[in-house]
Amino acid sequence: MERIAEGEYAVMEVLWDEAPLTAADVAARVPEDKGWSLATVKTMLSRLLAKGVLAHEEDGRRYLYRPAIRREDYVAEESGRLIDRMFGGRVPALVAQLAARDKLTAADIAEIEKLLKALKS
Amino acid sequence: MERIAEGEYAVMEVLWDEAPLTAADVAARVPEDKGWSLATVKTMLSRLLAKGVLAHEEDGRRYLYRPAIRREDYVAEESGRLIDRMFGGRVPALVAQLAARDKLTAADIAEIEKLLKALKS
DNA sequence: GAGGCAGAATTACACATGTAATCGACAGGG
DNA sequence: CCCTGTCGATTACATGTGTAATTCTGCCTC
Repeated sequence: MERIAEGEYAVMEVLWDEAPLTAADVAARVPEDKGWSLATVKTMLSRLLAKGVLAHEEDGRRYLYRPAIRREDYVAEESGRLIDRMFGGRVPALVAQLAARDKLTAADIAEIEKLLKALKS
Repeated sequence: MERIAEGEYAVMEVLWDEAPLTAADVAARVPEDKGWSLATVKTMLSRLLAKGVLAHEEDGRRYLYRPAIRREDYVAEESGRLIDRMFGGRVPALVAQLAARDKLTAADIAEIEKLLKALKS
């Protein structure tokens, strides 16, 4: 699967949330703080199409865009990549790191424990 | 903290593992499968110096390179960034994703549970 | 002391990415 | 029917990255 750049990812997020959408609709839904012009969003859409991670159907003179890959798949690949690179593929090393940095709230811990318990049954 | 590109990261890994080293030493220790020439490694070292994530001291006519940032700090930042982007900052969402993808072995689960239990005391 | 080798510094170049502007086609309003 | 706004497509341009080659400079060897 092609890599998706960070900026492009924001566009994918929009379409994973709601699809199909026109370019203008996507632009309207991209987070404000990006401050992108419509032209910029269109460029991203083209590049994502070229990468094969978006598909489009014609709707008269416009395109309707929709994701061609599943969010879960992409997220799985990216997080796997990070875990491989930074933690030697060892998930517990990641968790230990998060713990050491106080990134885990009591609620997080409880939730994760519940998840793991469910896994074992 | 400056971003470190993926290729550059491999160089940092070498120096986090052992420092200080000369450029040639670093090149010799970079994973084979990168297939980088000495020149390439030197370019990366320069860029990492410019980014301020490496430091160097002179050793006669050569440089000895050493990390200027801690591995834990960088890894924490990068994993935090990924968790924010892909999981809305929610660690349990990441764990759930890993679980759903069968990325957790029984040993992993046991280890993580032990970690979490220790956290609560 | 001249030539070559070893280091760093400088330069190179293609592709990716962020961020658009511009172009060409066409549809709808007046 | 022509103008204008709207589309996608094409082009632009700076910066980052991968991947070096080339240059400059001094030390070592013969």
